[in-house]
Amino acid sequence: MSSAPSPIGDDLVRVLASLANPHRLRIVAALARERAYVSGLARQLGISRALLQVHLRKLAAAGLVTASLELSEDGKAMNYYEVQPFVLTLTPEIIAAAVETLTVPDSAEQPGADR
Amino acid sequence: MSSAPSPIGDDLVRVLASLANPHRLRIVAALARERAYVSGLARQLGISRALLQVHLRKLAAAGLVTASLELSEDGKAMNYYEVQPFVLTLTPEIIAAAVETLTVPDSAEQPGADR
DNA sequence: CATACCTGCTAGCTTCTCTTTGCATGTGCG
DNA sequence: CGCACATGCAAAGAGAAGCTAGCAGGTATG
Repeated sequence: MSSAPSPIGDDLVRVLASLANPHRLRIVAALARERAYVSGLARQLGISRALLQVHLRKLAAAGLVTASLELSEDGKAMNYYEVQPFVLTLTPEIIAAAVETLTVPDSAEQPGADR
Repeated sequence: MSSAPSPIGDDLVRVLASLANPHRLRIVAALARERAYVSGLARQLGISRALLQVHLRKLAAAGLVTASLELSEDGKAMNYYEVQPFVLTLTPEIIAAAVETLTVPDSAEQPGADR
C-alpha cells in the first residue's frame, strides 16, 4: 500500500480527527519506535487498557495503525499493533482540493453532486 | 514567519483539532482562493454567521488564519480573513518527535488558559 | 485450583464540541 | 427613522467524545 496518496475529503477529516488527541499522538509515537501489544502498551503509556482500546480502534479506523493477532511462546494471545507508515502533507491548496470531495452530511451522498 | 516549521506537541494538537472538521476545512479552502469578510464568507459557505465566527476563531487560535479589520468604501467595518500559508508534513517519526514536547494534562499548570 | 497474564466488550458518567437563537452595536441609504 | 448590511458575544441545548469500572473469556504457572 502506498503512503497516503491524498486522502479524499472525509478520509482526511477522519485522519485528522484521529490524530488530534494527545493520547493517540503518544500511541502513534510509541508504535513508531516498535510494535506493541495492547496490555504492554497500556502499561508503557500509563493508561488503562479499556481507554487504549478505544483510541487504538479510532486510529485503526483511520488506517493509521493495524493489528495482528499472534500467539506468544507460552500460548497467550497477543494482539500486536503497528503504525502504518504514512506521509501526510497539508497546505491550504491541498486542503482546497480535498474539500472538493467532501460529502454533504445530509441524506443523499452522491460523489460530486453539487456545485 | 510562522510557516509552521514543526509545531511542538500542544500546538500540533491544536492545529490538527482545528483542521479536523468539515466546516473548517471548507473555510480554509475558501480562504485559500481569496480572502473574505465574515458575512460574505458565511453566505458563500451557506452557514450562519455565528457558526462561522466560532470556527474562524478556532482556526485563528491555531494560527492558520488571520483577521484584519478594514473599512469599506461606504464606511462599513469589514473583517477580512485570510489563510496563513503553511506546510504541515506528518509522519510517524515527526509525530514521535512532537510527542516529546507534549505537556501533561495534570492539574493546574497552564496560566489562565482554562475554559 | 488460585493467580497471573492475555484478550475483548458495555453501561454510565463526565466533559468537550458543535450549533442555534437572541441580543447589542455601528454605518449608509431611501 | 427604519431598513439593510456590517460587526461581535453569550446562553443553552443536543450530540459526540473521553474515561472509568466492571464483567466475561482464554491459557499458562505455582
